[in-house]
Amino acid sequence: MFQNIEKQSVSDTVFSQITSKILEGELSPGEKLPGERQLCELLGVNRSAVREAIKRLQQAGLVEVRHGGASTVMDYLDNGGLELLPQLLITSEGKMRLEVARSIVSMRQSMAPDIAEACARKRKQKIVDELNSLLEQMQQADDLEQLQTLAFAYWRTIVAGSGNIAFRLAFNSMQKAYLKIWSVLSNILEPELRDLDNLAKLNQAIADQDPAAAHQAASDYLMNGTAAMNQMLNAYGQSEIPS
Amino acid sequence: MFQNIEKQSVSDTVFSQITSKILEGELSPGEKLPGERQLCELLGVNRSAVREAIKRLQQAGLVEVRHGGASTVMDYLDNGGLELLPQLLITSEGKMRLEVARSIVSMRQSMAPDIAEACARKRKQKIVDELNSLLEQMQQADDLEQLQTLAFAYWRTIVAGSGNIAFRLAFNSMQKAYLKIWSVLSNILEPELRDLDNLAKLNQAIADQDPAAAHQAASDYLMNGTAAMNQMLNAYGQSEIPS
DNA sequence: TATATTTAACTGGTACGACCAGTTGACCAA
DNA sequence: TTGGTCAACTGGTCGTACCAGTTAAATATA
Repeated sequence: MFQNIEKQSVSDTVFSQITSKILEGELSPGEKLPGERQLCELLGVNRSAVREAIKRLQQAGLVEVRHGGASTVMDYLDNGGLELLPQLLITSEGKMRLEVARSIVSMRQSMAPDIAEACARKRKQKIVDELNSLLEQMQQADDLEQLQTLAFAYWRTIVAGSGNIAFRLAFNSMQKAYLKIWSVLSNILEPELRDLDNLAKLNQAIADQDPAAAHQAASDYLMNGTAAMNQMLNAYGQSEIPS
Repeated sequence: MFQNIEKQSVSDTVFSQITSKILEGELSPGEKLPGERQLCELLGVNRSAVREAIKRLQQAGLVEVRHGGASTVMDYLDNGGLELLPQLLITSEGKMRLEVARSIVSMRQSMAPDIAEACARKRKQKIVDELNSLLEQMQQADDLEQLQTLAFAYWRTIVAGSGNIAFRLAFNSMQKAYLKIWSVLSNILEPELRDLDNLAKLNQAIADQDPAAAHQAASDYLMNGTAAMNQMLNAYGQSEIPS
């Protein structure tokens, strides 16, 4: 009902403003950033705030900063990490970039079956129990968004059960992107969210410690959403839609 | 011959120190961080440096900071993004964490074939030419590390050719991790790096716009390294090795 | 003239110190 | 019990001074 109010500190604002300029091409790779003192004036803030923002830009692989020299914009396509996904998915005007969404869906379709397979191979009892519990809750859920919440918890459990830290971190990065288009997403993914049959198969495969079956079930399950997403993306062409 | 000297600013040091404490469990999720002013004293640095570091910790999903309240450590397994990989791969003592290495290898084996498949489906002429050029250079390379450098450039090209931004960013994150164990890696991956036959098949598949063949060739190629890595990991058990 | 060398004017990095702005909990009405 | 007040935290912002590398123009030197 009530949503948490997002407070943004000054340095956060500076960070997201410069980030947007870079991701949207207003600042091109190789271009030099204005000096810190100059940025202070331009933005009307203190240098500390600017520095905090620039440190973060550096960490995100968006700029290179050299002591004594000017900071230069880097090519995020070659240097940015997966954590850029959320900001890349939503433009500064709040629209969703369709090609980014398609990329995410495609990546998820690629990774999830292998994750499920690994989870089945390990077959930890605790995971099996959790998955059964979650599936049961999903079967009783009526609200679509509630179902989506449970679905995320479900996959988080599977990823954890895979014992693969890299998959787990990638999952976190991707979820942060998903969160930005949460409500749009629940509608698009409805066919997937309603397909509890394949989820049941997946549970069974994991319980049976049958990696191949888990792979297949996961793939089948996700294909619902992948197809729905691609269909919508094609309908909208290459444009953007409000999120 | 000579390596670039890593200069670390004070705030960088603070950042990596706290990061290590969190990733190595010395600071547990839920635990409260000392206040900023207190940290200044403990570390003997200025508050600005501490603040820059904390902002980065926040961005990395390692701590949660609330205006007016104390900052608390978060569970990086649930909140950290893929960009944590490099720091997670190497302990503060400079050892390589084997389970992390295994995770990375496993993730790469999972994603690469699909990336190659997508690249073949798109089949951009520019990419085909670049891949052929790189393969040629690899065939003439004698030095193993040089071969590895070329191999990375090769895969970077394929990832770019897939047109999938999410894969591309994930690749960047993973490469940052690889760079930390570069020399160890070239030895372990030698069987893979020498297997230029499968790479030639992959080139052909992409040139022929044959996604399935590309998938297969990529999978076969990487299996060399995956097998070698797993074999080594099993030999070393669950321990750590110097990087 | 061509090439080192010096120097001054940048750039980012660090340090204090003051004050603003939320949070917490103890205390005190109503 | 409820709600308000207040003091003492916490993080957030600011301004200034100075340290430390970089750059390029001015200058000395061959």
